[in-house]
Amino acid sequence: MPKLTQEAIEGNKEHIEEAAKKLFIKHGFHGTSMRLIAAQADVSLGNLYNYYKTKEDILESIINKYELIINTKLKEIFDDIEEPLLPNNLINFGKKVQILVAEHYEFWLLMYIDVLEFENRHCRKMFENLTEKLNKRFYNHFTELKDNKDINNNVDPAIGFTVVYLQFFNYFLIEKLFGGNNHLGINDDEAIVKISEIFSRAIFHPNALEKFSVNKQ
Amino acid sequence: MPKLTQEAIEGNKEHIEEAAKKLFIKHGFHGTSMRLIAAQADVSLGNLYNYYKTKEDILESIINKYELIINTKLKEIFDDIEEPLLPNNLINFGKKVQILVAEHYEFWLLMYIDVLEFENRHCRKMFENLTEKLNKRFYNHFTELKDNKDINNNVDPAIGFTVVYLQFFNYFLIEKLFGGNNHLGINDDEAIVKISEIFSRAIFHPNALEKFSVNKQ
DNA sequence: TTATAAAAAACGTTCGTTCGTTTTTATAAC
DNA sequence: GTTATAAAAACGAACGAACGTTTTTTATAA
Repeated sequence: MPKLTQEAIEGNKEHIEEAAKKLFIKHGFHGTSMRLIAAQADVSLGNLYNYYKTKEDILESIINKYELIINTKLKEIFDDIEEPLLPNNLINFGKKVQILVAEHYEFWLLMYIDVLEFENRHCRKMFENLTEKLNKRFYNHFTELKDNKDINNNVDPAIGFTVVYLQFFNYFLIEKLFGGNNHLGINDDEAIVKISEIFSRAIFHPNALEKFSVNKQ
Repeated sequence: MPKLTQEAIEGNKEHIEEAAKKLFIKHGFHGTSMRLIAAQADVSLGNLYNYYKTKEDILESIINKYELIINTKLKEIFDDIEEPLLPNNLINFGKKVQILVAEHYEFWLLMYIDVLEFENRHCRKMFENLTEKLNKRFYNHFTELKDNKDINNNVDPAIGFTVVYLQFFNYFLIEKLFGGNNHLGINDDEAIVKISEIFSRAIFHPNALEKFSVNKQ
């Protein structure tokens, strides 16, 4: 048989990893056997080792690729919103986090595997210097708000945005993976609005809030 | 050999579960073998089955006991603070969450195991109707604030407190388990203050904030 | 002596991985 | 246009080790 093209190899790996991912997030790393992966991917047990040296290699490849996807999605979200702190944009941002978590909650399950089995070795860079990174991305937005004295005393917009960013993720992860079941006592859409309102009040000076008020929408 | 007293049995189980917990949070459920647990607890493999029917029974017992501990600790924290939303009390509350996570981060690792392997069956009740529960506990405090018109328009104090409560936990879990490494760009003590300030601004009317201002401390 | 705890041995499975074999197919030879 | 070749891919039996659990044996103390 002639050598497979690089694309064919990638395609086959994609197929295997799709199957393995399903099993890993259902049974954990050690709870998933190579035989199960092979069966789920409709591939022979031995052939798996033509593509991966070890079982851990499969998990690593899955996590690395998924991290790329998530980072791309996050970049897309951030590219779409130039001034995320504005109240209406905050709501839109929340909705996008909602969609991201709904479509890719599996990534966070993989992250919990990573936390449990590898001390979050693969995913920890997502949290390092988070505020600094967000500050760089929205530097113009944040400094403009500060220069205009729109921001409350003692509140750093970069920290404020990091906090609301993490809050949205945390909210939807609790709902999706931890059995929250409308844990705030309101539905998701209302929760997005409520959380946005809370942080708008937190970040903006009352006068600025007037300026950005909802009827501007 | 005479029958063990109930206390002796409980003591032995405590000893075994202490060992098993260490291993579960390090290698996950399926990554931990009964032989390893026996060795770690300095007990024979067969003897484990005099105390537990299955391996899963050990995990269940650990989680159930730990959940009791955490709920007790949370109750203690809430018993200590009658008016948690007041800015200074919010900081104190943050410090207590900091200590709780530092001393019992293992519980959240067990929760991630529960999420991955059992759909959070054991721990999900911690998140159900969270706002409602907090609202009941601090009903007097919240209604007093509302009656005094200390609260910002559209902000529900129960939801606000739930959000800051989750925010503190999320912050310290990211730091402890996810490799955050001062992810807000400031140290833990500063983070507590910053998060408290953010939520004080969010929840309280500016006039009320004056009333509760820091020089009251 | 006797009931029971603890230890040890054994059971049948399943694990991750290896490896010899078979199947496949682009290409060279006719 | 058919066939032979050869390299690569896919397969699946087999390996030794380890798994969770059961059964048997030994030690202990009233």
